[in-house]
Amino acid sequence: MERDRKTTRTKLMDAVERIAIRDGFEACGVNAIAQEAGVDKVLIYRYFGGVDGLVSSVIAERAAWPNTAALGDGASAGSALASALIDQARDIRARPLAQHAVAWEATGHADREITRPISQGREAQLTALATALRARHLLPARFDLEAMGALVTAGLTMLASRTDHGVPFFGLDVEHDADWRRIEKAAGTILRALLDPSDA
Amino acid sequence: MERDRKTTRTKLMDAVERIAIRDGFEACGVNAIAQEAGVDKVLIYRYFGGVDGLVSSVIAERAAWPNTAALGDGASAGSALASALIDQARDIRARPLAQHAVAWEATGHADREITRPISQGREAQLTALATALRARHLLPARFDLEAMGALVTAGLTMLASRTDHGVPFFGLDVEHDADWRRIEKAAGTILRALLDPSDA
DNA sequence: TGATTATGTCACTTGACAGTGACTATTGCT
DNA sequence: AGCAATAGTCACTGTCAAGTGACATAATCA
Repeated sequence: MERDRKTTRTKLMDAVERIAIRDGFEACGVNAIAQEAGVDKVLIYRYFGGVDGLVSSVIAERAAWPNTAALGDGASAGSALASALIDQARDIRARPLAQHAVAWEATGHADREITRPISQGREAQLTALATALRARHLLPARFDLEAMGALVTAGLTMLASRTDHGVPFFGLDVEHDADWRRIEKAAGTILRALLDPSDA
Repeated sequence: MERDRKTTRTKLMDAVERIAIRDGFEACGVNAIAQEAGVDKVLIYRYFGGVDGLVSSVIAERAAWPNTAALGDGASAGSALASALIDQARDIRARPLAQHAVAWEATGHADREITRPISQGREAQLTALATALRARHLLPARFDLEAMGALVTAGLTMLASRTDHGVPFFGLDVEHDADWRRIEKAAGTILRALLDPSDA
């Protein structure tokens, strides 16, 4: 048995990840984590100051909001924004840990401090997107980018975080790629229809 | 102190409601509920068979998915669907308990049996809406009603359940009526733009 | 080699928790 | 009044939880 702080830290973070994916972040207690990691719980206190610190690290390092570059340039405003938002959602959908983190943040029962990488990352990413979009494209008058972006992003992320959920939403089971593609397509249609000059 | 089964049942359900609103449904344990209700915990077992039964009753009777009649007739397909979906979301937004229930269902960590009134109500309502819409209106070809409806509904409900959440979403704080109205408007714009013949 | 520090183990306290059995008091009916 | 069913109280068990102090073992460096 190797004695290495780094290895132990990783074991603990891996354990949190597994538990969070399996049972949710609410289920991450000291004892459960220690057992899952095969490590003494006192090390959680020593290396992370407690469960909060550990979970915090896991979220910050492994479940932060996707940072998918920026706007795809060249295309129209609608398709640029669409592809950016879809990329984010696709990234969340692909990472179970991120799904759980997003859902957890959404409940509002998580410690704000701990889920900050989620909410703050989301805000940073979206406002950056908005700025870039406004810099490169002339948006239609009376188009409420924030409201529209919030609605589409909320829809996409809520649905993305329902992967492996087992309960359908309007008959769609986002677990299936085919159904998810329909959602992506709907988002694209919406943004292009409202953002791109229809009389082009 | 009055001895009445009905009164006690109500006290218990009220207690669950208060705890769920304050700390979430995950925080509803026998002891917490009994203390909050000012009632002995054994009565939870007697009258509801346990916490699950109690919480189940609360969700079924007080937090089910909104059953807001049906399509407003007369108007166009887009505005009919929009007003129906917005009514649902508005109803959720107005009832803190429903917000928490919806968010809880979305995490996927709740017992499926218990949150069934949410998911099943949602499915029933949405499919009824779809049927009614298709019966009364001719939808545009290649318009994916399910995907579009799922996306908009998911967005609306996720945002609606963020009331009293304290963390903004794309800069919008849905707690403020003004911001919420922008969301509603965005949903309406989307559905009308894609569902109503633009060349009318 | 010996001393120091880092790493990991163990045992324990304290409290919260779910659940149950035995009891008392009240109500309602005859 | 007397009896049975209902409503509510109390005390208790065993389990799991967080957190801590004392100890043992390995690595590092003088």
